[in-house]
Amino acid sequence: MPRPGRNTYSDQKPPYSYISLTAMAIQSSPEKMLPLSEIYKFIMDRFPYYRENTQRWQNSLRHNLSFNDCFIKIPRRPDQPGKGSFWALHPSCGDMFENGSFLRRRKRFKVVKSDHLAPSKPADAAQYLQQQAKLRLSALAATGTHLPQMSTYNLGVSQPSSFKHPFAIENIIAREYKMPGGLAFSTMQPMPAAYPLPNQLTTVGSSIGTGWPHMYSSGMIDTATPISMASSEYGAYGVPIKPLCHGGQTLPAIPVPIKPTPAATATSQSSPATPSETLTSPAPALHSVAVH
DNA sequence: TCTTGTTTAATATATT
DNA sequence: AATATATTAAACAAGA
Repeated sequence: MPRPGRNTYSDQKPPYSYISLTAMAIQSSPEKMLPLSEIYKFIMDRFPYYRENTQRWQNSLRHNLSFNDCFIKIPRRPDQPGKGSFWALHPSCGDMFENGSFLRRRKRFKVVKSDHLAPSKPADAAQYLQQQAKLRLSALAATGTHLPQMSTYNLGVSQPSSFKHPFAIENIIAREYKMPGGLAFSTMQPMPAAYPLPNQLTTVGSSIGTGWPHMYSSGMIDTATPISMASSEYGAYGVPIKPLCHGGQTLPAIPVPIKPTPAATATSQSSPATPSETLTSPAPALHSVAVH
């Protein structure tokens, strides 16, 4: 109670590690990649706690970006002026928080670095993402300023309908309300279909009315995503998120359950019946592994 | 010079 | 308690 005045609830430290915060930021962007400054912005916009001590946590964040293999750096294109590179999630990092805790991953994601011969470096992934982004951008440009049929384009090109990267912000949010436990993605499996193809139309702005004490909702969000627009009312699986979040300002009493379910100890279910299948994309076999 | 990245080392905290 | 992961600090390089 050092500060009894305003900012009562929301300036508590969010129960998320820098890794998860960063992943959220990245996932929330249309292109699934962000420059450092935008990651900062995302976090500060939504979590008042991080509007202070910026020196400290931003250093930590940077450390995390370069230290953890789950983040990959994507060089800027000449047509994308600005500072620094983009940061994205490694395509095969899978669901790093399937244990239900966003404070700690069950395992560290590491890319095996055998500078052998065909090291299929993250550069592949980077290139791929970059390419996707470009595609998307030009497609956007082509449609004029308010992308009407974008969804069609999306469906055609990318996802088999409703696949969402485990890190999609809606998924994170969704789990807050109900731990599905299903969604059996093993980091070990090469999940070629897991390429985080940008599917922004259903992703952007979904973090609006989340009833999190530490998370800022406020009417306007996505100052960072110029491309956001209509149809942003729908979260994962095409379900409208509004109802899920009780209109908006209603906050749950609890500060957020972060305890991993004891039962959810992934008994290595081999149910590949996940919604990721028929994606025949040029998945450059990326050798990665969850290091113990 | 400030921002962006890398890296090493020491602590701190969660999980088992 | 031991171990794995996360946080923090700090030195340093490269670029804009």
